[in-house]
Amino acid sequence: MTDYKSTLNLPATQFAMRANLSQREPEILKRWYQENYYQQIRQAREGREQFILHDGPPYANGEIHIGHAVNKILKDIIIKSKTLSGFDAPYVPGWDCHGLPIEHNVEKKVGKVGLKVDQATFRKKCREYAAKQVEQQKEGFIRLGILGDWQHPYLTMDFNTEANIVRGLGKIVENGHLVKGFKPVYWSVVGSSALAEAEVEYRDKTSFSIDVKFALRDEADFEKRVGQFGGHGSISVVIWTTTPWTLPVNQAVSLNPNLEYLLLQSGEERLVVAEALMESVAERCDLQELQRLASFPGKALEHLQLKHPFYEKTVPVILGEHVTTDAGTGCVHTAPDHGADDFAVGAKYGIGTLNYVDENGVYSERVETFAGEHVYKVEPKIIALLESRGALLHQEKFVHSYPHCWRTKSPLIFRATPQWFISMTEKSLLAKVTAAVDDIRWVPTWGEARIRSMLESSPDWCVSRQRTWGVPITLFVHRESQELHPDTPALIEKVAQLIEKKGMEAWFELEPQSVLGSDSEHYQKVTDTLDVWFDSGVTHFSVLQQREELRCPADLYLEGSDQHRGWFQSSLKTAMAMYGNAPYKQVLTHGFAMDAEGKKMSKSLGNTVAPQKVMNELGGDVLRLWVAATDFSGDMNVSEEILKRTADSYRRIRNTVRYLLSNLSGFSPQQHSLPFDELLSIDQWVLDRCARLQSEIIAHYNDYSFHQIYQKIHNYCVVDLGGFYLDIVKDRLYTMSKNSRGRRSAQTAQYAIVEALVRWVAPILSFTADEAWREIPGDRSLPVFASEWFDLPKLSAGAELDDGFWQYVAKVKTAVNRVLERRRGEGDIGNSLTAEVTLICSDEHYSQLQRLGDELRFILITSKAELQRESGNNVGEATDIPGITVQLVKSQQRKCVRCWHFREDVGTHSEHPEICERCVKNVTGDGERREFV
RNA sequence: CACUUUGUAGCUCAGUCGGGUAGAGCAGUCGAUAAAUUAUCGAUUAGUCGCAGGUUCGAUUCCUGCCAAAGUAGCCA
Repeated sequence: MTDYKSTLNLPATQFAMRANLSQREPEILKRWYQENYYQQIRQAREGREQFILHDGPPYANGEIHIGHAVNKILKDIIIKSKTLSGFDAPYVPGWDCHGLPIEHNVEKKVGKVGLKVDQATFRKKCREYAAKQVEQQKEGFIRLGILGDWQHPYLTMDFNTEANIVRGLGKIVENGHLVKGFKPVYWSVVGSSALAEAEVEYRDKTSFSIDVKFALRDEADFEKRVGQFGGHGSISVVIWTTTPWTLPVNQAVSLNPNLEYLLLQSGEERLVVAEALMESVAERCDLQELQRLASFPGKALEHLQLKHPFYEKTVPVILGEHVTTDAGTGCVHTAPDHGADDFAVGAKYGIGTLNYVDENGVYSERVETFAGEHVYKVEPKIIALLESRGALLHQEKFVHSYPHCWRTKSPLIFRATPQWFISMTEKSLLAKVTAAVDDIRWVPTWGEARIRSMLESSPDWCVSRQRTWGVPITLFVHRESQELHPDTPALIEKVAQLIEKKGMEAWFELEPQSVLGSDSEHYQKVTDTLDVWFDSGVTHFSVLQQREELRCPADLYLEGSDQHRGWFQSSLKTAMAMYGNAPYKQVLTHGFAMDAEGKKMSKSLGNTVAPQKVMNELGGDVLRLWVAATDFSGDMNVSEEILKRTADSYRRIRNTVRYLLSNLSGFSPQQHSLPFDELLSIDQWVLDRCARLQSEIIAHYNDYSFHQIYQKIHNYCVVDLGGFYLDIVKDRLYTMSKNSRGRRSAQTAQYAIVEALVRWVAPILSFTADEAWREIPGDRSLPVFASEWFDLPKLSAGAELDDGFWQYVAKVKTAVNRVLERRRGEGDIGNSLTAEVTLICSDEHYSQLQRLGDELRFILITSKAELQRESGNNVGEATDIPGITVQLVKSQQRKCVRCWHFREDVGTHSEHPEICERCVKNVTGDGERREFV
């Protein structure tokens, strides 16, 4: 018996079936960086149209988590796909390095600034800490397969970035958007510092709840306003407060202009409260037998003079829309020093702040009676004083949620302090920003509504912080007038140049006379630092405009949907303030990673998925595939099961690539490729199908629907290739002689398919694509990532056997498979080659199927397949295609040991008694001929 | 509590701009194969389209309410 197996062309490849990604990927990465892939790509795209995706800087603190991974992988997919589309798409990663969380962590190590360490040392430690965090995160990102300029990332703490942040501020000052103002901000009396919003958490607090009477100064004036009324006793406006300590700072009582108010007789006195709240006030204060004496709108009392409950001073009634009927009395005690609404409404009436409470929460000397008292301890005394003055209507304890310092857990106060603001109104910045939203493409579209609603309620942006680790606000203000130095722009540039050399420490060390000369005695250095959101917000200037390979506006900003409030907004506002243009053309947002039930991940629930763990167990490409496969416009669910399914899909795609490669062993595209016209019909079709799919995939890359790409590629591998084309063509590849037209035709097709497929997959399965790339025959001196989409031939419009025909054939195959399966279940046949089928067809089907000549059996993978026209006495088993029935018999022929088909011609050739005629030709002669399949 | 987004088979996604028994792949199940072999091929089970109402001849698709999850803001005198 001859060993015919050696005459077959069985698949062979170096490309391993088992990915073993967790080990292989780090090796692949080594090559990327040894061979400078990023630089190679830049070179390959030099001079091409740019696509600029600007990296939103992650905060330099902590290990990377799944959210980081999602964000960076999406960016990487976009960068790589744009590159495949021919764009020059550089990726400069960045980090946000200043700010509070770093201060906290450093403080834990070295102690408090001013107590254990001086400011300069503290900042140095912060810088070192941030640098370490950057290195750690960088390593994590690189491991994810993100390609970028990791040797030259941007850090907001780079000296030149710091200098340009300062210059950015200078631009904004120059354009008149920066204003100095007072504003009540969250203030920690324990930390004696302002707090950023992010440092505030809400906790329950028990407060005093008191109702306080403000007596009328002039009853006659009141009567003029509200008309005649009766009753007897003193007349007071009643306010309700939960912060008695703010009463010494009271400067007004606010009423809603449009609410109805009542004058009520209550026992021996008369009280003013809002009509809508009368009952709740009566109940709380246990007021009996109230009588309505008069009714009037709030606006009637504007400027009415009231007596302060315990000071000899007069406070006015003022009007504000912030007064509601949710709670209280409808009359609001107003202390502009200690409430945002109070501050705003006070400003309207020219009522400023008093600054009675110092940074430690202690009343200043100017405060009568309570000077030197701490606001947290003074309340019982105030209440006692009110009581003795007869001004207290009611008191009780009250539990409500209240802002606390996240670190010390102590309750915060609002305290008006001088701060720097980027004004939304001074130079109509908000209007300009809102208008700019129109010209930006928001993906998904609801992002636009989101940013709009954020902008609508956008107050002036407080950019100053009383912090240590932040870019300084490099301004000089006049000691008396508080005005900015007239040469501010020039001074800022001078300072920026110093910062460029020595970092922001240059400002803190600066002796004013060195830049101001003799002016210095009149001017004061501002020591506040900038809100970190300013640092990152201004990167369109400090990074995009500075780096040669980038430009502003960027084509795309891409961050999680929380950044509508954050970076998207801060970038837009600063760019508009600086040069009146938006910093980006498109904004893409993604949802957050959630667990299998769509719940937030938290350590306490134990439902977190650590990217590091996924890397080690399943590999980076599986994580990347999960990101690509998930619709990122909503929440993105991850769990063990989901990742396991993803790994299954990964394997299928990998195996398809591997099989295609294995069929190309010994194939040289230059020498062996056939022109498209000479390919067998099914090979032409599969390429055509591939080309059409490729256009769909490119379109999906362009509109960022990666999950569709995943679905389509996977489906293509499973359905078109595995379940149809590759299964059918296997016979031809294996059994026909090496250099036959039939085999070269299949190889030509499959070669083009891998070329295309590996590129499709490269932005997503980057490691695998890179690994496969070097197994494809041909020149691979450039990385896949530097290549462009593979050019695929298409069937001409009037092609004989078009896509419709082949889809029809696939349907027939499925119908016949069902019959085969049924009969196999009955034990009549084994595999499909043990069967011989006759399709009994209507005229229509007959004329369709006879176009394949006697090659139909290779489609059906049966040993014999014949067509017969329908006639009355000639029917087979029904199929689900009307007009086709099947007669199926188990073949009685001998099995060809070479091709496994059962053929009557096995043994006709005396020298090869075990094989069929076709195989004899393929082994000894010039081979069989195929046209279609 | 408000606003926004999401809710289709165990998983990932289609789809329905009102109409005919709701689609695909994976997973599961059964079978084939041992020439993609910890692969591959075939067949096949599976969904009251979040819940409840309404409009309509007819709704998963339109409207309203509710529930769940997420994001953001606020929780103030």
